[in-house]
Amino acid sequence: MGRSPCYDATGLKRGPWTPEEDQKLMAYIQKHGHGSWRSLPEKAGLQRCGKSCRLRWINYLRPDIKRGKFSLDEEKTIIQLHALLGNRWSAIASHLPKRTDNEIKNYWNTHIKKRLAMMGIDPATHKPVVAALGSGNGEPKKVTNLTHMAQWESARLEAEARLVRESSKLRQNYQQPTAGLPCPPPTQRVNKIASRLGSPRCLDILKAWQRVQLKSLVIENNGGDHGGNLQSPTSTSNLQNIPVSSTNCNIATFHSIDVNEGFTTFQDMEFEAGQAWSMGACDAEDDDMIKGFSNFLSNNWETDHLVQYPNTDKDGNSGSSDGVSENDDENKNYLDDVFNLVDCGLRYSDSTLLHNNICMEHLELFIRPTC
DNA sequence: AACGTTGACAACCGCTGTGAA
DNA sequence: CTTCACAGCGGTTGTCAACGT
Repeated sequence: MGRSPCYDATGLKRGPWTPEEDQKLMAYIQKHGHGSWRSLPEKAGLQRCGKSCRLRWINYLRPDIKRGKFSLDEEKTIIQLHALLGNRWSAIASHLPKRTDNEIKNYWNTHIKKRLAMMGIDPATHKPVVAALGSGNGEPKKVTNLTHMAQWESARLEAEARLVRESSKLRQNYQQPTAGLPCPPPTQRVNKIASRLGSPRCLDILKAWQRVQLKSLVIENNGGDHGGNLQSPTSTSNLQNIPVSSTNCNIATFHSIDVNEGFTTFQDMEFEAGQAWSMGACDAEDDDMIKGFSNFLSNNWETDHLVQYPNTDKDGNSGSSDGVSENDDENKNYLDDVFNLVDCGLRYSDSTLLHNNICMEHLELFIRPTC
C-alpha cells in the first residue's frame, strides 16, 4: 500500500505545465525561495501538489539548467559514468554541470542505450554481447579480444568505483576543516587521516595526492630505458611519449615521480604486479604512504593493462624496434576491431592514439590522484 | 486525409533516507 | 526509540509531435 497520489484529495491539476503556471512558480521562487514545497503551491497560487512544483522547478525551470542536445563530451561522460556507477542518475548528473538527473536518464534510455545495444554492447554491463558477434565460424579472435577488453575494462571500473566510494567517504569524514581555521597543509592532513584509518592506507595515498601535480613520470619496462616524459597525465598531446612494450613487463619502475607542495619525490620505485615492491629512494617518513600505494597497485594492477600495446614514437606511429611487431599488429587490429564496434561518436584519429589513451587511463587510475 | 506507430521527453509514482519533534 | 514530514531518487507512464502506411 503506497501513499495516495497527491492530486487525489483536492483535485489538483496534473499533466503538462502551462506557461502561466511556469511563470507563477518562477516568480514565487525567485521572490521567496521555495521553502516548504508542500505549502508552496497555495502560496504561489498554483493548483498543483508540492511535489509536482518541485519536479518542475528542479528539472525544467531552474535557471542554472542547460537544455538541448548533449555534446559528444557529455555523452562520453555519461557512458563512462554509467559504466562506473550504474543507474545512479543523480550521481552521474553531479558530474555533468547544468544537466539534471532526469534529463540524463531520459537521454540514456532513448539514445545511448539503444545505440549501445545496436553496437552489440550490453548497456547494463557495458560488455560486448559475445553471442551477438557471430559464433561458430565467425571471428573467434575478435570475440576473444573483446572479452579481454571487457574484463580489462571491468577491472578498471571496479577499481575506479572503489576509489570513488572511498574518496567520497574520506571527503565526508575528514575534510571538514574547523570554521575560521586555515586548512592544514596536505601532508599534515594526510598523516592525520592515515593515523585514524589504519591499514590499508592505499586510498589515503591517493587522497593525499589530490592536490598534487604529477610533474614527470617515466615508466620503464624491466630496466630497459625507453625514455620520455609525461608533462600532464590528461594531455593528449603528450600521449605519444608513453614508453610501453609488449615484452615481459612484470615489473614497472617509476623514475622521479616528482610532486610538489612539499611532498616527497619518489625515485626509482619498482612495482611488481601482484607481488613485491621496492624503491630506490624516498623519505623515510613517507613509508606508510608508499606501502599503501604499492599495495594498491599490487591489488589492482594487471600487467596487461600497461604493457600490451606497441611502442610509439613522438608522432604517434607504431614502433618496431623491440621486436614486438607481431604483437603490435595483433593489438592494433584488436583495437581497431573494438574501435569499429564501439562507435559511439568518440572518434580518435587512429587506433594508435586510442591505445595510448587506454594506457593513459590506467596511468591516471593507478598513478594519478583522482582530483 | 485518416489512422497507427514510434520516439522523445516531461511528469508522475512509490520507495528510501534523513532529520526534527 | 518512534513517528512523521519532507526531499531525493529511480523506474515508469503519459503526452505529443513526427513519421509511415
